Amino acid sequence: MFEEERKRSIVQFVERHTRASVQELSQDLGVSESTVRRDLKELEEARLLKRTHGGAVSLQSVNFEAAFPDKADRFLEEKQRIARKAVEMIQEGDAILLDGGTTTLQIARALKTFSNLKVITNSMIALNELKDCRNIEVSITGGMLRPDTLAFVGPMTERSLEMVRVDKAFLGTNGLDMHEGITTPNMLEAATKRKMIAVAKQAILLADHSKIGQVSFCKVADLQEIDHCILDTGAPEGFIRGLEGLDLDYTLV
Amino acid sequence: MFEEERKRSIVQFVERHTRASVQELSQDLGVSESTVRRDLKELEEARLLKRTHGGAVSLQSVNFEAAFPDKADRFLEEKQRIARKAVEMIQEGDAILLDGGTTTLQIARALKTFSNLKVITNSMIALNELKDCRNIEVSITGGMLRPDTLAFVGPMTERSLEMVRVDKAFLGTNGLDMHEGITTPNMLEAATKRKMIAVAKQAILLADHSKIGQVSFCKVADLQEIDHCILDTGAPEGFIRGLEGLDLDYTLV
DNA sequence: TCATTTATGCTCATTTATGATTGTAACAGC
DNA sequence: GCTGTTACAATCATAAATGAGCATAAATGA
Repeated sequence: MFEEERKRSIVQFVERHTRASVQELSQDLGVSESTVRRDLKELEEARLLKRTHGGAVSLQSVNFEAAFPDKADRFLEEKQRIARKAVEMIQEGDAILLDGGTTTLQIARALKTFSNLKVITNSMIALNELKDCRNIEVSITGGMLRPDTLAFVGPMTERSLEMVRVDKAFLGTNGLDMHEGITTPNMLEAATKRKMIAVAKQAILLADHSKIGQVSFCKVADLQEIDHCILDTGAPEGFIRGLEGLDLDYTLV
Repeated sequence: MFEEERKRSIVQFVERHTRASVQELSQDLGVSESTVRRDLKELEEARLLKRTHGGAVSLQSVNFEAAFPDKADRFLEEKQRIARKAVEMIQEGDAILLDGGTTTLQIARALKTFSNLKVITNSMIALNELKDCRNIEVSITGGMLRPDTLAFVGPMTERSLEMVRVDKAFLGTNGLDMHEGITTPNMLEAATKRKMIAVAKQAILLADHSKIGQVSFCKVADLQEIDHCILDTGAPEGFIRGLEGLDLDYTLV
């Protein structure tokens, strides 16, 4: 690739993503960081972008961030611990499925360190988080957008899921009960989660302790259908004993 | 081969491939690298291409999407006029399909006034624009994310599109030529566009005048397959006459 | 036919692009 | 505010690309 082409690519990348890090560009273009810095310097002089520490940003920053206020997120600490554990279970080269929700979002954030990964998600927020990672092949399920969760659901989602098989599916939930199993308030979302469990070799459920004992409108699946559970240490004793009674694999973090 | 012929070949080669290395040209034309360099120097002086270390690149390379950062702004006026016209064609209650690209993005921005609309798109940017409109039912096609255009393409996209039938599909393009038809630089994207044309009762092509006469790598469709064209008034006379010759419906704005 | 011009190829000194290294500056977490 | 980490600019080394000069061969014209 010629210098000229490379510079165009950089500008293009910055325009499309509104930002780019030196590392990212270096890896992406297969040149050293020195070269990227030199290019950025010249491109800034040509007023084609604006440099910042660590990279560059577009001049006409059309920042489209999926506003998801972290502060409003209750039990963030627990969710991050759960997500970290979940990431440990992922191996280089895996194909994984990410459900919507704030817990799985924490996983998406932690995936950037992988260099070879296929990720499929129905969450617009997870997607937004992953869209800049060139080393991750990001796919999305089709479907109707649920504006309140910013996840895609519906028949198109299910049909899309039928096309794939993944190594691990990471699922969130609204309710988790020993007798009623996994439940969510929305019919379509429940169907989507069911399909996710079906297409994954391993279905991994993530839930902070606030979900335990809750029962919501729509049943997704029984606990037995799940291959592994990641819970935080706030989970009630009785529930843990119940899991052991079901012989269900679980991790506490 | 005469010098003149050779120079023309070089320009042609560069135009076609958007780039060429000195080595490549030397071997291809059976002349020494010195000669190629001499030619390139003169061709650059004649402003027929741009030299770079190791070779040369095309001045207005179609295959480099958004080669210049201000491309998004470049024909913004025209694009907005085109989009306004497109929106006029939409009726309350319609199901519409929005392709990726900056022109269709302008449509998305203008859709917020409708109160009953189904929109399907494969563009993450259009999606982002529409996600807050509660009165519009927004769906997305599944598929792999193309990081540089932020559009979804691939088999999952096509499969998703097979599930729907829409009243109108609004398509952008990179190249629009009387003989070569509609062309784009990416194979997968071309396939997606083709499918879009197939599932729409009415396929409407949007193109500002900079696209006319351009031919890109992958053919999407012939002009005859389109039901309506919206162009800006900068479109060349000859092209317009050509459209009339094909009996193709068009609007100039 | 022979002298002259022109195009081309070859050689080599020079320039350019690039990556690595290193000391310094900026940032982030505590 | 302190400290460790990360990013930075400056510098150097190297390999590739370049252009100038010269040699050769073909084309041109007297």
